[in-house]
Order: sequence, then structure tokens, then C-alpha cells
Amino acid sequence: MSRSPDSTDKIREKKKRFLSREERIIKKALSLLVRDGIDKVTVSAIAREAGVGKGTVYKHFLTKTEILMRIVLNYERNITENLRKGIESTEAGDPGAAARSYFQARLSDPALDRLVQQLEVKLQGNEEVEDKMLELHAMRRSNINALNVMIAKLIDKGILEDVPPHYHYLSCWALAQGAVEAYFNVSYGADVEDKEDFLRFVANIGITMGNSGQLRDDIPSQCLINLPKP
Amino acid sequence: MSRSPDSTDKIREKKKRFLSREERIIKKALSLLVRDGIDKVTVSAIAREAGVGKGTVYKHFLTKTEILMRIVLNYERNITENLRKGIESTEAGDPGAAARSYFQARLSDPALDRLVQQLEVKLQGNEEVEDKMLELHAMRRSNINALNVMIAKLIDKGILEDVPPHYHYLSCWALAQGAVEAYFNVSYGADVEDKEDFLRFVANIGITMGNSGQLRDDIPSQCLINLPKP
Amino acid sequence: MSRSPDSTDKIREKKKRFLSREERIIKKALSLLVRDGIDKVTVSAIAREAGVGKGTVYKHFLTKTEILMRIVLNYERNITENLRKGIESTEAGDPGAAARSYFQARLSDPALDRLVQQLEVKLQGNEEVEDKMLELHAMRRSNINALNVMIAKLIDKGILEDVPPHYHYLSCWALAQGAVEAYFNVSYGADVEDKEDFLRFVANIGITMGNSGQLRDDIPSQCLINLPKP
Amino acid sequence: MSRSPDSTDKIREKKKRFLSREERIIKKALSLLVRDGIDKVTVSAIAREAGVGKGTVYKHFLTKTEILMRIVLNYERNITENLRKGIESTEAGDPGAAARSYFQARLSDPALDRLVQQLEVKLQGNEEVEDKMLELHAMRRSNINALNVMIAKLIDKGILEDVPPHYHYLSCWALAQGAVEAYFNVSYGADVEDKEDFLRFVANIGITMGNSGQLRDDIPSQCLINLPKP
DNA sequence: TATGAATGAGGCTTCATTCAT
DNA sequence: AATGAATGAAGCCTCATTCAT
Repeated sequence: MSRSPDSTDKIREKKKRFLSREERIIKKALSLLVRDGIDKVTVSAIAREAGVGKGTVYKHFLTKTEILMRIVLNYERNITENLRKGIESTEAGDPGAAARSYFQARLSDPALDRLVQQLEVKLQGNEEVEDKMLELHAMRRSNINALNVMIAKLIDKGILEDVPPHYHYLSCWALAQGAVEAYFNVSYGADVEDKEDFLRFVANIGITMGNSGQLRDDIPSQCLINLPKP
Repeated sequence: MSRSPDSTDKIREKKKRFLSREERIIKKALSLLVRDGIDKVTVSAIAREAGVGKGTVYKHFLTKTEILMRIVLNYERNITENLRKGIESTEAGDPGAAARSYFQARLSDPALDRLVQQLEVKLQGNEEVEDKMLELHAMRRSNINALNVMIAKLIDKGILEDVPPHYHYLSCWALAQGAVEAYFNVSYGADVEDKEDFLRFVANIGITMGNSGQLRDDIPSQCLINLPKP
Repeated sequence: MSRSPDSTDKIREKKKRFLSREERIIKKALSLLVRDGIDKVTVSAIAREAGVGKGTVYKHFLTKTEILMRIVLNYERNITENLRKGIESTEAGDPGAAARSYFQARLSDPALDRLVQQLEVKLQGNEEVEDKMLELHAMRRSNINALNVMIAKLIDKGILEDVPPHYHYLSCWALAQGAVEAYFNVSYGADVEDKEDFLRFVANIGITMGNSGQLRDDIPSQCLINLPKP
Repeated sequence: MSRSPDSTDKIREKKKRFLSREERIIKKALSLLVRDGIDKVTVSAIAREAGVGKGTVYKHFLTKTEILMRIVLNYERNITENLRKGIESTEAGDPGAAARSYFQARLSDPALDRLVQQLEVKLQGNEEVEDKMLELHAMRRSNINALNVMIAKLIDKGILEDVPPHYHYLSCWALAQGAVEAYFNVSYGADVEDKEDFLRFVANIGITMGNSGQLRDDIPSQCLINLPKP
């Protein structure tokens, strides 16, 4: 009753191709969303861009909303991964590492970061993807716990100001969020010729803000995050 | 041949009612937008909420987009006004006044602030309101000019770090922008029991960030902005 | 119980002004219809152009359709009047006079003629103006009767071909109708540099067509209609 | 790697059905337009009549206007084809053939002809179908060129009156145009019991008008066009 | 009496989703 | 399994007509 090894291979192969196609759909959806804006992208366009039929898209995703949600989750996973590495480094004695990692991850592709923020706002409260939303929040809660532990230690050491720990990471989050918006804002962004330099400036604020002052002038130059060119 | 005072009064009365109705439409549109999200609000719903017919809405606004644009402009005018007052105070010797005014204006009604940011993103590049967009940008450019002058002086005095002036106000802008998002973000915001306190914390960062360190510990307590309860 | 002469005068004066305003509304409606096309003219535009309120327009006409119908009737009355004079001249011994009059009346302002044809098509079958439509048809039937009598005589005299009399005037009507369309048709009309000359050519065909041949070469030059420049 | 013949057949079959559905939409639109008048026909009604969803109509046509334009172009193509055949016969020695063909084509289905004329007026100047309009005009210009050549020869032979060639075909066009209107005009048309006979009379005028007299009495009886019953 | 703000039916169009092939 | 034609709900907007002032 068991399939022959040959048949199993075929099935495995098939699944692989199926998943790679799913990747392609997501990737193309992403590029369309960034290029044309959230409101302008249709399922038809995604299918066309991905070189598959509309029906095929619906074999992979139950609804359009699921595609968007997937993008948000993918991104958050990436951020989380980077943040975790940063926290580890902080724990290992480099106080600014977590913030640095975080800013670097988010500001390295501002367009993508911005898109994801917009998507999250759009998906907020959508019952269709409630479960995925819960997954997102769970991921963040987990990060938050790690951050709280880490920050509490830094506060204990007198490195960070003694306010509720979440004030610190929320400020970071807010600054990153806002920096991305500034980067794209037509009124403000247009004035910034060296946008990357600005992002570096902001990132440094993020890394040092809320610390108790004594850290401020101690930031070794290697702490300055090195944002990749987008 | 001239109309009787009575008739003139009536006309004035009529115009007043017309304008007040316009206000009501905007106000109701605003509350719907905040409550249901940008994508969910239809012209029909706005009309229903405002207690007028759909056609009436179109007597006041050429298109739905114009309603949204109006909200954005109204808000920007308010921000500008507050910023101008702050800049005046700064020029009068209170270095943190401009930033304080700005944060207070933006963070006093975070829901509105957030909505307007989203609206601006949505309206970006919409040819229908190109002229209004230009008006918005002109308003901001004017603010930017005033800020550049002000910041240059603060840099000269050694109060602010010597980076391009726009780095300073853009950081402020970004932080405010992000703080608002943090305020509403389900993942992060839910943890903040005293949201106003958090906004105050962020505002203080905004007021002090980028200053050269010597100012930092000098902020008199009365400088702490006192955000009104939303 | 009878009003004073003074009061009667006032009423008469009032009525006169009322009627002159009605004229103005019709006139302005007409110019808008010719300028912008039937589908593009709104009651608002007519009111604005006439310098009165929309409500006032509805004091004069029950519906928009009535305005259009009025234009059609006015025009038909004018045509009828000209045709009657022409018939009289024909009866007085000038065989081509009726056709000449008719063509001259219709082709002297082709734009107006065309508009009215379009209006009539649009109003066809509209129950709202059924009575006015009947009036129009009655007017035409009366013309037709006169024409039938006239043509029968010309056939008797051997001047016109012996076909049912209405064939003759219908051909005239058709040619006029079509000439107007040709005048405005983008494809064909653009080629005609001297449009008036073309209309004259057509009119001459109209005047001579269906005659038995012997008339053809006898048309005195003074028969050639002299179309006024539009 | 190539598809099986079976699959190819299926695709061909599918395309065929797609096109036939397009035909049905056009056909039903046509009958509705003739029956109810241009202004009364909605896309919804067309879809309902064609037995498809509204969305399906928009799979075949970009806008409602395109449906109308298609009808106009289809018709013009048919007319052109007939005219071309007629011109060929004229060149082959039958002077009246072109006019005869033309009248026959246009008067064989007066209702359709009339609808198309109305549509063309309505579509005039509509930017949405500018390109299609240009196509229409190009088709006509080509016809006009052929006619000019043909008519010039007939004038040379003394068969037609020596006026600018376009006077001749424009008169034909105008007469056909008008005859169709006469056919349907309630006032005049109602009197014509044998409408087809009238159309034949008009067609004969069209075929002979503008000729130099000597042709007039020579028209052999077989020249009389034989209009098919609509 | 004149006005024009208010109305809402009704038209056009889009696009997420379904399903027969 | 893949496709894309078909669908129709839902949104935006227009404009003839009404009616309170």
C-alpha cells in the first residue's frame, strides 16, 4: 500500500514546485504593492505578474487578504530574527546591539517597511485573518518579553533611564516607524538629499535615546549602524 | 434697488447654515474614518451619518477625494499654527518650545493624527487634488524655512548638535509619527496602560534629542509638555 | 370689483416680463444645446445662462422635456410659416416656390435645424409631452394637406412626376434632413470648403427632383435659392 | 511539451464561444437600442438581455461607449464593402451601380441605419473612442477618394453635372440619411403606406440626381434598385 | 414670487471570488 | 491541477425635480 520511492520523489518534487510558486506569487505581489500602492493592486495583476492564472492564486491563498497577511508575517519574522540576534549581543555585553539590529533591519529597505506598516493598518480588525493576526501578536509579545528582560537589566546597570521598560522599545519602534515615513514623505523627504545619512542619524538617536546620559558620549564608532544602500 | 437689510440677513443666515452643514459633513466623515478605517467609509455612509442626502455631500465637495483632502489640509493648518507659536517662543528664548508645541499639537489627538497620516499616503499622487496637495506642500515648505532658521541659531549657540538642520525637525516629525502609530498598534499599544504617560515620554525625547548633551539635564520640569487627555 | 386701470397695467406689465423671461430661457437653452450637445445641457446650466434660478425655470416649464419640446414646436411653426408662403407663391404660378421656401427655411441655420431633428427623435414617444407632440403632428398634417393639394395640381399640369404626392414632399424633407447632417458630419463635411455652395446645390436638387424633365432646364436663375450666410 | 491536439481544440472552442458571446452582446444591444432609443438602454439591460452578467459585458468592452462605437464601425464596414462593389460595377460600365449599391445597403435596414446615425452623433467628440473614430474617418476618406476618381470620370463623360465631385456623393449621402429619417418620422412616415416603395422612389432620385439630363430618361428599368423587405 | 440647497433614483464601472472545462 | 471567463455586489457620481425660505 505504500507508494514506491519513485512516486514519493515525484510528490516531493511537486510540493517543492508548489511552494516555489507560492514564493513567486508573494514576491510579485510585494513588488506590485510597493510600485503601485496598496489600493491599486488587484488579484488579476498579481496573477499576471506571477505568470499564473487567477485561479491558481486562489489555490495558494484563500483570499486576497491572506496574501497581504502573509507578507506582513514574513516581514515580521525577519525583523524578529534580527532583533533576537541583537538581544543576544546586548546580553553578551554590547548595550546598543539590540536597538542597532532592530533599526538596521527596518531601515535597510524603507519601502518594504513602509508597505508592511500600511498593510498592517489595513488588515487590522479583519476577521478573515484573525488567526494570522494573533500569530503576529504572539510573535511580538514574545519579542517584548525578551526586550523587557534585557532592558530591565540595562536599567539596573544604570545604562538606561528608569522608566517602564516598554517605553524604551516603543520609542525605538516609533522612531523607526516615523523615520520610514519621513523617508518617503513628499514634503519633508524631498529636502533630504542624503537620505541614508539621515536614516543613520535617526538610528543613532534610536540607539541612544532614553539612556541615562553617561552612555551618550561613550558610543564607540563601530556602534554606528551601517545601513546598506537600499 | 438694494436689498432690504432683512433680505441680506436672510442670505447671510443661509450661507452660515450652508457652511455649518459643511462642517458637520467633515466632522461626521472624520468620525467614521476614525471608527471604521479609511477603506470602509463610503460617501453614502457619510451622508447618512451627517443626516443629509448623498447629493448634498456633492454640493459641498466635488468628489469623495476632496473630502479627504480637506481633512488633511484642515489638520495641517492646525499643526502649522501651533508650530508657529512654538517657534516664536523659541526665538524668544525658550529653546524647547517649538518641539514642545509641535508634539503637543500632534499627540493631543493621536487618532486624528494617525488618520491624517494615512489619508496623506492615500492621496499621494492623486491628480484630482493635485492643487490642494501643492498647497499642503507649500505650507510645509514655509514651516521648514522657519524651522531651518530657528535651528541654525540653536546650533550656533551650541544647543543642538551640528548636523544639517533638517535632520533635527525630521527626527521630531518621525518620532511623532511613530509615537502615534505605537499608540494604536495592537501588539505594542496594548501593553501601555498609561498611554498618555508614554506619549509624554516620547515627547520629551523629541524635545531633547539631538541636543548637545548640556541641555539635556537642564530641562526645567515645567518644560515637560502637558498633553491634554484625548 | 374691477381692478383699477393702474393695477391692470401692472399686471399686464408683469405678464410681459414673465413672457420675455420665458423667451430668454428658451433662447439660452437653445444656444447651450447647439454649443454643447443635447446630452450635456442641464437645467442648472440653462438657469445659470438665463440668469435665473432653477426654481424659476420650473415656474415656466413643468419639466426639462417641456423646454425641449417648446424649441421643437417653435421651430416647426417657423418652418410652417415659410412653407405656407411658398405654397401660396406656387399656387400663384411659381412651381418651385414651395420647395424653395422650405429649403431656405431649413438650411438657413443648419445647426438649429439639426438640433431640432435630434430633439424630435429624443422626444419621440415621451408621454410627458404627448399633447405637444400631437400639436406638432397636427401642424404637419395640415401642411401635408396643403402640399398634397398643391402637388396634385402640379402633377396634373405634368410638371411633376406622377407618383403619390407625398413622395415628392417626403423626398424634399429627406434631402433637407440629410443635407443638414452632411453639413455637420465630420467625415464628409470637412471636405466641403464652401459649405453654403453645397447647400445651394442640394437645394436645387430638392427643387427640381421628381419633376418630369421638361421643368428641369427651364428653371430661371432667379429660382436658385439664395441661402443667407449662417 | 506541446499541447495535445485535444487541448488545442478546446482552447479554440473556448475562443469561439467567447467571440460568439460578444456577437450576442452586440446583437442584443442593437435590438435594445432600436427598440427603446439610445438614451434608454443601460449596460444592465444589455447584460440582462444577452443573458450574461454585467461584469461579462465589461470583459468584452472597455466601456459602454465602446459597445456603441463597435456598432457604428461594424455598420460602416458593411456599407463600405457594398459601396466598393458598386464602384467596381460603375467602373465596369454601369454608371448608376455605385449609387444603387449604396442606397440599397443603407435603405435595406432603415432602423439600423438610423440608429447608427444617431450613435455617430452621440459619439462625436468623445475622447474615449477617439482612435476608433479616426478609424471610421479613415475608412470614409478612403471611400471618398475612390468616389472622387469614379465621379470625375463620369463628369468627364458628361454623364454627371460638372460640379465638385463631392457634391454628388454628399447629395447621395444626404438623401439616404434623410430618407431614413422620413421613413421613421411619425408625422410624415405614418402617411406612407408602402414605405418600401417610397424608399425605392428616393433611391432612384439618388441614382439620377445631378446627372446631366441625358441620362435621366435612359435608365433601363433593371436599374431600379430592388430593395429587400426589411 | 424667486431662489438654490437638498434630494435620491439610477447609471457606469471595478474587482474579489467562483467554477466549468 | 490550472485556468480565466463569468459573476454581481458595491462604490462613485449626476442631475431632474422639489420645497422651505
